[in-house]
Amino acid sequence: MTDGKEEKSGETGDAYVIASVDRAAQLLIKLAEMPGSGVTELAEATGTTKSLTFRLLYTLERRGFVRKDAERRIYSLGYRAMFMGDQARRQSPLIGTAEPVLADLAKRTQENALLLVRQGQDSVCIALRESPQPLRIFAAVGRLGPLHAGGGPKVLLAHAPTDVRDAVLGGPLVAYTGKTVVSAEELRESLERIRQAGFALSSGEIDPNTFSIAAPVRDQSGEVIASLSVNGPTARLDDATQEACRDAVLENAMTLSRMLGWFGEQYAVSG
Amino acid sequence: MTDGKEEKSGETGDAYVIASVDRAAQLLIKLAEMPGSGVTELAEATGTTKSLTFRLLYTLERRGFVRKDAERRIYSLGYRAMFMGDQARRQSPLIGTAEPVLADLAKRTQENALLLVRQGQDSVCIALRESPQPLRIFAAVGRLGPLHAGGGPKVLLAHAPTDVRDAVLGGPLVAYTGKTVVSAEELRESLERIRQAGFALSSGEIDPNTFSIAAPVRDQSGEVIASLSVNGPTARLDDATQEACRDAVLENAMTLSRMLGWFGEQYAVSG
DNA sequence: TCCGGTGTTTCGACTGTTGAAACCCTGTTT
DNA sequence: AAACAGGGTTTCAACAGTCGAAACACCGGA
Repeated sequence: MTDGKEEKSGETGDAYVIASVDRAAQLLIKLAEMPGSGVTELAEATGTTKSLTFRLLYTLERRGFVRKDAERRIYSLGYRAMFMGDQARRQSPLIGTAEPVLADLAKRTQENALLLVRQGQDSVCIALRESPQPLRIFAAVGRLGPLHAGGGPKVLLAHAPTDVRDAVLGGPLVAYTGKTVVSAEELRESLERIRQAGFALSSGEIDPNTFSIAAPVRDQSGEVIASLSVNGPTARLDDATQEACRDAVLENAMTLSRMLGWFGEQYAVSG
Repeated sequence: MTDGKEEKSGETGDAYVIASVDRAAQLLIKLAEMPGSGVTELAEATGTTKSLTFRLLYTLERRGFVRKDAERRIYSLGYRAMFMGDQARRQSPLIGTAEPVLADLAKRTQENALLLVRQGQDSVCIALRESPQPLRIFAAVGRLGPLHAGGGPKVLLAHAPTDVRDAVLGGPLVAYTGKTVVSAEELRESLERIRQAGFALSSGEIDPNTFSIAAPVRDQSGEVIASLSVNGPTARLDDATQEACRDAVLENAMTLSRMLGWFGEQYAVSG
């Protein structure tokens, strides 16, 4: 998970954040990216001192979150991290049920199928089935992205709580390409259209040669908890494909929502 | 580090531990145990205050380690915990390769097959295949246990670095049953025999009606990194079974060590 | 409307945390 | 052999950050 943003290093920003804990979290994230590092290396990577890194690692090791190699010079994630991951997966009904849906979607469309959720003001890919074709968009589970550009992200933003939407629309809208919508007003209208239509089609907003078609996934309460999408190279996006992808995404998103206990109408408008 | 299990609430014990980080780690562990809890409940469970728990959760949520329910009253593990788990698993060659070995061992012996590693002064089960029989010992991945009692744990202790062995032998040896070895001298001799024999048989040391047969697993450097064991009810432990289990454990432990790149002799004595 | 319970916020005292620098150890170079 | 280089570990005292207590806000039920 090469990151997309998260660093924001020391920036506490919001109150209530306990700096030491935040640093420990960052260290854990860095360690996941670069296993087999030593104290010095990790200290440099996180921009802190050796002593602090050493003490953080020491603390985390005692709880089993990190593991010291026998040679005692190298760290990697520990077994506790592993169990936590298992527990987290078991605690989330979403991922388990989504797996077959993603598989079907990827098979039908021959493109990458992704499941995205919102995490604060970012989107994050929590499950993924890659296209069987050799030319495909690189995607990775755990990768963070924006909320204001791309089909999947925009579906999430369209159905996010108003305070989140306002925060994103109020903040700076990064232009990844010439086609990225950077006007708050224009974006707001786009989100409204997405809510009306029940799906989003975005082309070249994040990468000039990439498209994405996405639809919302709802839980039993009707809340939009994820977006299901396909993405691929625009070169393959002729009219027939577009239609086929749209139908496949809509149907699979509906199937997934049904599995999660939602019994509402297909194009219900919310948020 | 007198503690035996993870809880030990606030007890920092050793220097170098950063208390806030340690508390965050404990909170995460508790949250994994009882997902869907609120601030107050978690505060009580971890023996801290509401304010602290709230701030810890707030910090961890910002990094995606925990997730707040939409209703904003309930917490569970977040997606970051999930990816960390995946990464941790990928970073450990042990678990992946052990899976088929455990399956074969469970099938051959018809008993629980376990893979244990040492974590500080505890043993922890990192993978497991349950017995197909209805009467079987309860076991769970992630569960911590002692090092001085039981077959798997004693194999780990027998091959642990001397400082660990001395610390455990020097500390209090909890008597789980009348058969638990609580004399340091006796235990030291037992460990020596285990190293000589290349396997451990323990009966009724942790639970009066449970036996366990275990053998060491080595990596390419020849270091003992885990113990492979079967456990079951003593009622099923007749002479024939014992022999069959011992052979199965030894052979499978050898197979696993080979898979991990070890090319030494079977009964090599180390540590 | 009041009540019991939860989650959130404020506040100042004080303690735990921090960076710097010294120290130690192991492997490599001279 | 001795000096060196590069990591990991330990110490220390200052002070920033954390903590508990208590007040506040919010919600649903009686």
